[in-house]
Amino acid sequence: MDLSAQLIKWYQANKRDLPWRHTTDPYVIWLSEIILQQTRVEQGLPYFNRFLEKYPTVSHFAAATEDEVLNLWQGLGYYSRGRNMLYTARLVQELYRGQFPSSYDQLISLKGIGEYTAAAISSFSANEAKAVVDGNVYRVLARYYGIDEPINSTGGKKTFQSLADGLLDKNRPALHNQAMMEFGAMLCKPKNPACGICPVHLDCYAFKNNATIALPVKLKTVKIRKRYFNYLLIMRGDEILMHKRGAGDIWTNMYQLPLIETAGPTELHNLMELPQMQQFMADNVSLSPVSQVYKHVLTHQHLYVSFTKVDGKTGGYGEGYFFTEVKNLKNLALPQIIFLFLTKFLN
DNA sequence: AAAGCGGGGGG
DNA sequence: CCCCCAGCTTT
Repeated sequence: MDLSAQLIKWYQANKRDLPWRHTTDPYVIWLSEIILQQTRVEQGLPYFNRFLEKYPTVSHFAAATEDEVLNLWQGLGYYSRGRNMLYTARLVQELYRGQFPSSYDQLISLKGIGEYTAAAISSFSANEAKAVVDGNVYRVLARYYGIDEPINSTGGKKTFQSLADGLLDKNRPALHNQAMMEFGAMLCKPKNPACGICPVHLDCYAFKNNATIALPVKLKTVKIRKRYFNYLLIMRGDEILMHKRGAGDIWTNMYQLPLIETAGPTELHNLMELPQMQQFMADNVSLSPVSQVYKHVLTHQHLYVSFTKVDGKTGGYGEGYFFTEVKNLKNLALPQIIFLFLTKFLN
């Protein structure tokens, strides 16, 4: 039995029962695949259920607003996925009259769908013979065949895709792809892989050479930038001043409190002296810290975030600023750090 | 080819 | 603390 057949056999006996495995509707598969990009199944599952309930078809999705989609996406991260989904849903509604495509060539041209996702949707929904290569597949193949070429190098990606293509069971591509990924996720895990119960460990390079820890190889680069976010809490009765972020930075088009970003940590008395404060402060000012400094960790940035209560002006805050009732906050897409603070502070 | 983009979980 | 997660887009 070749590797594919062995893993399929393992999969059929050990697979998890996941909702998107009960459908061949390319729209539903698409929904699940985008949500699961760089996201664990357990984390994405509740979002999948909520999105499917609210948008049962791509036509429903296409009719949504960006605020609505981002609000539903809140907390999941990589928010461009949500914005791209709306763009794609509207395109599919127009171009394909609401019939979500299932062929690799059509899928790969859509925004938010790359090689992995096009292969996944086309194989799962139409049994097209395209091999998926995700983080799980990289790991399984690197270990089994002992490949130390970096998985995130250009050459490495080609090497692993070619290998996966050759391995694909063309008679049952959907089953093959599911098996490869499930095996990587459940058994051939990044840390502490379960080699003891692995059906293919006797043929596995990494097992035989005690190299599971060293494989796969990944070039690491990530440089982390420190940023200092001083958020202002400005209330007017039961209303709160909010600001809609623009493009070109994190959290595109999401809602936050008025923000003054500084080059370093800023004490209260220094914050008061900043020229940007004139945009927000009343004449008789009073500032009071209402939180400690939170460290909010993103992949490429560490945010040091503080919240300060300010007696605001009566108006004239500028473009993008608006007062909204506190009870309306649940309808705004908030970055997690803002959501957590407001939830804590307002209750 | 490299950088940018969230948030959470596990060791 | 580190790494990884059903990756993609932009530069």
